[in-house]
Amino acid sequence: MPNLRFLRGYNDAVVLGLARSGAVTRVDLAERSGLTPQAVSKVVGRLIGEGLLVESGTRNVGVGKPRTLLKLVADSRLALGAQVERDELRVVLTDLAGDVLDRAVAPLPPDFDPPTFVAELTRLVNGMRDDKLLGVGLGFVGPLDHRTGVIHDATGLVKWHDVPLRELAEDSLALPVVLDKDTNTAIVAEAWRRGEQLRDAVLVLVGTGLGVGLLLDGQVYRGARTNAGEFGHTTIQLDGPPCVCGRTGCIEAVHNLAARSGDLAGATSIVGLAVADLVQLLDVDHVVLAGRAVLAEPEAYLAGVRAKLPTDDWLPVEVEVTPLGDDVVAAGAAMLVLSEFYGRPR
Amino acid sequence: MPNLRFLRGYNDAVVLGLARSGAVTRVDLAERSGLTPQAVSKVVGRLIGEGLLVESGTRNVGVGKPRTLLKLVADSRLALGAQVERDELRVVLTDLAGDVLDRAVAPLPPDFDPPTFVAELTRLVNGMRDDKLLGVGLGFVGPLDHRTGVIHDATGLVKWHDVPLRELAEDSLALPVVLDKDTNTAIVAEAWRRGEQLRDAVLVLVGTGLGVGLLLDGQVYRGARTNAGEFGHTTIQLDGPPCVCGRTGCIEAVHNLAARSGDLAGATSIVGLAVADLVQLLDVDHVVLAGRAVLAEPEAYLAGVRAKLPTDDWLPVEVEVTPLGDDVVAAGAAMLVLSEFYGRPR
DNA sequence: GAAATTAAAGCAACAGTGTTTAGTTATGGC
DNA sequence: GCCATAACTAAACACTGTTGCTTTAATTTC
Repeated sequence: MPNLRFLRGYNDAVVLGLARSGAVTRVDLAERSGLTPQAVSKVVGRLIGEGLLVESGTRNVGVGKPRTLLKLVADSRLALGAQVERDELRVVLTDLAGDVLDRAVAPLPPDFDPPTFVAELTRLVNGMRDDKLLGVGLGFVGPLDHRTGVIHDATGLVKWHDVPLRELAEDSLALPVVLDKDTNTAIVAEAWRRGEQLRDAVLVLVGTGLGVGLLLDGQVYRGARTNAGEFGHTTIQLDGPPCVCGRTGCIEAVHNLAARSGDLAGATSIVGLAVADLVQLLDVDHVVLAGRAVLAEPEAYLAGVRAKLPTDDWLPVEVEVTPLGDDVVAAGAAMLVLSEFYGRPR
Repeated sequence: MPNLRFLRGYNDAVVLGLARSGAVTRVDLAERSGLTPQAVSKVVGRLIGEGLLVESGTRNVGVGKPRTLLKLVADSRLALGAQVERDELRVVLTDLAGDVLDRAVAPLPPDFDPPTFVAELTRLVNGMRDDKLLGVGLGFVGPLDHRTGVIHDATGLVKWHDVPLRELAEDSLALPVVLDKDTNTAIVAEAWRRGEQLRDAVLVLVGTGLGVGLLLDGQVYRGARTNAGEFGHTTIQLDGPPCVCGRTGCIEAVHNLAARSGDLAGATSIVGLAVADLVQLLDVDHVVLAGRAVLAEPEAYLAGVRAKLPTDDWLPVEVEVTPLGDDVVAAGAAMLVLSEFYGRPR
């Protein structure tokens, strides 16, 4: 696969990624990308030609010709992303910068089947069509196969076994479609928006279940079969309370038991302990919290997690609640589309 | 960084990696690498020129000109690797195929200091010098920094704080030196030897401590600060037995308690449970067991782990004990050197 | 057993990457 | 107003993998 086209795509993506984090100059880009100034000029020329960047004034840094500022043309490309939950479908429109421009939410009937879902998705998408649209991303509950776009056996949805959802959606929408686990699209959202700052991070999604999205060495890690991130069923209490999964003492079971009995401190403390273990295992330096439970009590979860993290000053870990709120999963699905077109090729 | 040199290095490494797994033909290489036959011819030509490959006969596959077999010249390049433990230094010589050609073991005095260690290392290395030697790899207990080559604060070694070991060793040995955590060198050994077969794997090292080496998407994952793989201090039993780390109910504490009281089944079952959780979290399809405890009772640990793994037939996980035995860490350190020269650039 | 067919591998010309070299342009300082 | 400085770029370049065609060596066919 690695050939000249790959190389160009890669460097274009590097430069575009740096430009995404704000106004930059060619000199900045050269320093931060490791490319020579001449190479940067060529890449920038290409990107300007495609309408992805524009020159926007100059910045003076002492004697000599001032540096030309470059700005991302955020609205030059758009993407749609959808989050699919048991009872609700959320569709979000984002621009190239990863900012949410529009959203639509619709209820889904109990135990909806694939045709019903595709029809509803098509309805919402048609309400947000745009010439600049690159495609549609879908953030679904797993297990599913990201590469083939097949839902394997969605947890909690009885009518979803081995459904080739990407194909079905592409046929109905006449747009490129990508499918991924909700936790993965959520971490994509954070990674796309924060760029180079975020290389090793976990996104913890606390809802009815407990999943994580993993960003490792700057890449979303999906595992051998798109099944990575099943965090909720890690044992944290030998002989603990029974879990829906059939085992006992899973993080999810212990957490939900505390949460349902109104013990918020206990619930956040369990999540904190589990996240601290995860941070220790993976040595990530960023933790992002998301999901309905977290957004209902953001301060409590933040405190619960921070309290348990190691305090070594050479291993600082930054913890935050996702700034995208309820939109993370859907917005991340849209950014997954953007990254297919303008992210680093793999 | 990505430029033409990178591209060449990458494709050379891909081809060399495929050739490492046995005799191949140019046609095989083209199919399995995705490169065009012409590109493969050029790459193979380069590698033959460097003495890394040789043609070795032909294989007939029907009509037409027979395919030319290509073989790795395993002994064209060599590397040394060392494993450093509290009481012992082990140095191993490996060839390009990752096979162990020679080894030397020497005791280390209690609480040895860096100069003592470097002197002993130099003595053993000098006994195994060779013109084809590319460098020396060191597998050490963490925490340490792989990139700078500095031992941060080796667990159990009181005289090792912020020691620039790579520099010290390079000065003394006059050879390139790389430093990494023992768990990381161990997984490098498995990855180098099994090539493309192994993309997502964990190596579990069970000794006095319990660490894991992570191979994710075909790359060794070290974390933001070379500290990934601290698996032993994951909580598995809320309010469990106290651990040396100051917390309670760590996998390591529970395991060691069982092991010391002679409860082998209990010990292996805890490791099995913990590994199953890890497999679920990371969706790896290979688990390799290693370390003194495992090698003392290989069948028991294999059974203990296999018993706890999920049985879904679409998520098969292969479990095995490392075929390299006590040499894994040292041999992996040597292969880390090989991969610096002939592995995929990052 | 000679000619035709098939498939591997190599040669030569090529398109396109980032790099090197040598300018050109725009600013601040004197 | 001139000069030094720094940003930027045009042209030539080295080297990548690709394309199109030829050579080589085997099997198949008549």
